[in-house]
Amino acid sequence: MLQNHLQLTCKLMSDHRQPTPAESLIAAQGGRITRTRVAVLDVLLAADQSLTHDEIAAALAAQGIKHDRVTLYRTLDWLVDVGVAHKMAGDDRARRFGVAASGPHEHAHFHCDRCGKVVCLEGLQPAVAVNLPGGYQLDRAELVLHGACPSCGKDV
Amino acid sequence: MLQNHLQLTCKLMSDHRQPTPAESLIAAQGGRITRTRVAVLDVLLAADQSLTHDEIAAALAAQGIKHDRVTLYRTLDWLVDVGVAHKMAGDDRARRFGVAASGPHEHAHFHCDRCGKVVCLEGLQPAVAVNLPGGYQLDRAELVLHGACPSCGKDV
DNA sequence: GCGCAAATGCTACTATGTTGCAAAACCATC
DNA sequence: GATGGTTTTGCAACATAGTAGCATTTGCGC
Repeated sequence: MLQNHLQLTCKLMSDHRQPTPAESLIAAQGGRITRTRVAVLDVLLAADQSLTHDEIAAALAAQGIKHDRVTLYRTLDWLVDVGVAHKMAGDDRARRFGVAASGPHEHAHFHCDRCGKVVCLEGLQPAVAVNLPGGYQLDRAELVLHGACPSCGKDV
Repeated sequence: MLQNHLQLTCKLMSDHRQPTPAESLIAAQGGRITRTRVAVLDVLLAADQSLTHDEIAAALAAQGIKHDRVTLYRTLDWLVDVGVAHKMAGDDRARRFGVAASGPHEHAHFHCDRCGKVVCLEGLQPAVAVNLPGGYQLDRAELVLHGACPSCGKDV
């Protein structure tokens, strides 16, 4: 993986350009630098909220990047697998994706019930050292806050 | 709604039988007492975990109750609308339904990552009086704990 | 029982996600 | 730069979850 990184750096230097954050992230996971992966990661990194598969596809299309629906699904799954992105189920049946925070992705999400947006609240760690009934083994906790986001709340 | 309840009681007395909890619950919401609603509610009341649409359909079929897939969807939606049941999105794309706890349904769920079961943890209220960024209006909090349930955890 | 509104059942449709396989792209090596 | 093996992509077909419209049935107030 370090080797990959070095080789990427090498290749890029011969191209006379710097690796983008997205490219570095992908190389660090031992994955190949492909058009789709870089573009998807760029979109996710630029977004301040979780995006559905559909929204990402629209963003790619807007950039003129040709891609297949299936490829996007597989790219997103790969990003989740290697831990770069995280996947979460919303109230609608569409899954949403976002770049994972550093460390174990135990952070809270805020779901706006009016516009449907989902944003990550990084500095918000739920204190779940609660009284879990006997026998249950806790791996991780997921906290979803529902309400109105700033842009929706001000219109009320 | 009180009138509804009285009329139901009246009707049932003439039938020489008591209203079941499910029938009372439905009547209390001003809804008609139908085969499907009573059966669905019975299933939900008897279950100690959230059920998918599919599982409920199987339970109804096991009781020999004929029903349409669409009817079940609409029945479940109605139960959620009137506040008797609650709906939650799992990691798979299937929604799960359960009877709502008394009071505002602010209770935690436990999701077993091995068998996929979802159980309600009634006495578990997350302390979410946390530092929400400015502008956000909090309506309700949803806490989902992930890990292994007693029956899965003991096999490890 | 009678009539009306609510609920059901049917068909068809949309949206989301998956599988298998051949073609193309990536990149390590020469 | 060309080459070759492996990964990734694109395509087509399929699978699952949920929705819409409308005619028929059913609960229930009278």
